[in-house]
Amino acid sequence: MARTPRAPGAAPTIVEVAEKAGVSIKTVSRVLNQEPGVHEKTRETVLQVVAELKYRPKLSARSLAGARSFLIGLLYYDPSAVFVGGVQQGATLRCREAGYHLVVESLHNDAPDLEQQIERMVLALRPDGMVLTPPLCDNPKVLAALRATSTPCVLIAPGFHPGQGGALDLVQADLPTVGMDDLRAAEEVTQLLIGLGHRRIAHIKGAADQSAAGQRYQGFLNAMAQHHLSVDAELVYQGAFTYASGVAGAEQLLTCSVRPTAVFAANDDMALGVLAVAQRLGLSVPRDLSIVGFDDSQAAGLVWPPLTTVRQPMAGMARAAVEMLISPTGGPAPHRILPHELIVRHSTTAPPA
Amino acid sequence: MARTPRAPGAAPTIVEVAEKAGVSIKTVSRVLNQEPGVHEKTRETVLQVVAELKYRPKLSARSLAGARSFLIGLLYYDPSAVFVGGVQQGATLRCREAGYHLVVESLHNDAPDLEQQIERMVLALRPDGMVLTPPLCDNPKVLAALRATSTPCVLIAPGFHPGQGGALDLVQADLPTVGMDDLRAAEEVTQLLIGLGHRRIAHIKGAADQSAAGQRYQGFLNAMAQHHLSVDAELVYQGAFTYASGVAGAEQLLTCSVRPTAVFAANDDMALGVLAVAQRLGLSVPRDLSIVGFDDSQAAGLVWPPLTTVRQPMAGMARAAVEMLISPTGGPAPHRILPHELIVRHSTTAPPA
DNA sequence: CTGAAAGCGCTTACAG
DNA sequence: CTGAAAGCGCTTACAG
Repeated sequence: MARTPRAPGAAPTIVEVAEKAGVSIKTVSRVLNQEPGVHEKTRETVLQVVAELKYRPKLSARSLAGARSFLIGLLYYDPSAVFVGGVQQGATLRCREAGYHLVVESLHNDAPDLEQQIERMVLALRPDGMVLTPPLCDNPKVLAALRATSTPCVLIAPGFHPGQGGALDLVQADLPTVGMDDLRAAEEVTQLLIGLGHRRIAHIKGAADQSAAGQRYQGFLNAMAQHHLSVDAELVYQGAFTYASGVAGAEQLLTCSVRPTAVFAANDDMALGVLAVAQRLGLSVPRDLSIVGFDDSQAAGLVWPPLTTVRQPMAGMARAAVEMLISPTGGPAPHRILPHELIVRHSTTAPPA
Repeated sequence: MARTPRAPGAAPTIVEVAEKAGVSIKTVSRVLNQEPGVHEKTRETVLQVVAELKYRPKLSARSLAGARSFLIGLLYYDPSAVFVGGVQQGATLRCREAGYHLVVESLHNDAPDLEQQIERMVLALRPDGMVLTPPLCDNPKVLAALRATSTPCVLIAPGFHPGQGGALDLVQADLPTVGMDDLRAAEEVTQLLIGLGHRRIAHIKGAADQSAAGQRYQGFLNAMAQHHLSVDAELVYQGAFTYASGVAGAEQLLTCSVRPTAVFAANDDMALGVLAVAQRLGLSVPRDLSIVGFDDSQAAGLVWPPLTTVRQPMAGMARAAVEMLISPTGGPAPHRILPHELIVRHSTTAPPA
């Protein structure tokens, strides 16, 4: 007499696979986990039964018995953030390939019980790793809470870079990161404008407390210096990465004594603000004013004229981050820089004669 | 002699809590699960030890032993879709409140192995429910695969409504849904234009295979009919919910014999296309042409002029969907309609005299 | 190359 | 109101 058959509708277990294949459950486990030391023929038999039964090991059982949960956590703050979509796309794809799953949590960067929220999530889920996006990856509270539970983390595009000094170094120091070369990209963007013939180029800086803003500004300065172009102080505006700050910046920059012929905003949201003000002032973009942004947000391609900008490799960064968590390399925390892409659209042209 | 203490860094278990509180693990379990029949004093003691130890039950153990996994799955297709952000926001918040967690999976609507991907996810995770967003919630393959595993589902803003007939009825029939009143909202939007004095109003329809498109068109027709306004056939364009189709529609509508004074596009992406064409043609929006969209996408507020549109209660819909999965009501599948919001911005005004 | 036993940390079904 | 036992479905650590 066979063992008690499972209830109709219930999924098969490893025991059922083992019985049908005529092996022990340990052997089934070996095959499924690709452990060495299984006879080829045995392996095939098991695999065939697995396919027949459509057997998939139950995550909760694997997780409880073993050392891995096959869960990766993704923490983010601003749901409208440009890159959450891309990051999630890359992360879920890599997870799926590796048999992992992505658990997302939307956190408020200023929540008073932020640490507790993270603690709960980690203790309940025991994820094998966490992917952090800005601004959470620059939040000392978040990093400290994660460190306390000794959960492996990877920071995506952190605003601060390790070794830069400051309080964050304490919690961020030895964490792996994935990012892009903001400085280089900003240089390229500026060179594009210079190449088109622009000399009087304005810059709207990003939030002062994020190093990406500083890097982009520095890239702008570098390119200008390389071409022996002066950067008039009245042509630099301190923005905040928001649409509103782009509007405010444009209102000041476009009404100053000698109007710039081009504006490089440190991100697309601010560039859209510039575009709005230019249109309100009756300026034709790009004929009277060239505008470039940074991020390649969805809106950047949906406005008229579509924005010249820089595409951050968001899906790629997320993929790399998940990879680091799934297959840690050992040794010092890696810091990967992924290539970016200049997206030249219609918001840039030669300056008016 | 006390029991073997746990390794340093290891999280406490229910056994440790039980010992410290001087009760059995079953009692701790009762307290944690808010089961009735625990002496108030006992409950307090347990709760205090739980707090002291920062104990959180491990999900994999609960899931393996019990009937629930405390996992809700969110399936979506287009990562750039307007509402994924809002939906995820609402879903993660409601999950957190209830001690659940959200696992997301980005699926390709046309993937050949779509069913297998879903099967794997479900068998591995055993989520207590799935939240489906368009267009996946209108994909018969997706619904059939989920039905085969008897996973509870809630459809968010399905393009097709149950009982409408067609092949989808077979798989969608008894599934709960959360949505908004597209017809009503479209009526309101059209009435807004009529109220401003517009008579010659064009409409760009959404993708023909999504009922939301049909509903919005019908709402447009209703409002026009109520005010005894004719709808010229050359003022209706069959779009596809894409920016490109908005551009194509505008190119036709804005160059026809007698130009409309207003365009109602069935979503924001298309409305942005209309705006782009209008600006290219040298039309001033809204002075020469009023434009309204639908969705309140992020870009809608970031262009100039910012778009008048309809805000779908996306976070609210997701919250309600999760709620339905966590606390099913029994009885027939509920169909909830959530209130929308008219967002009047600067892309609409009275028609030119 | 293969397997029997123990155990992960909870909940379920009983019993008192 | 409370608890002892069994068991969920896997992996780990051994043994052969």
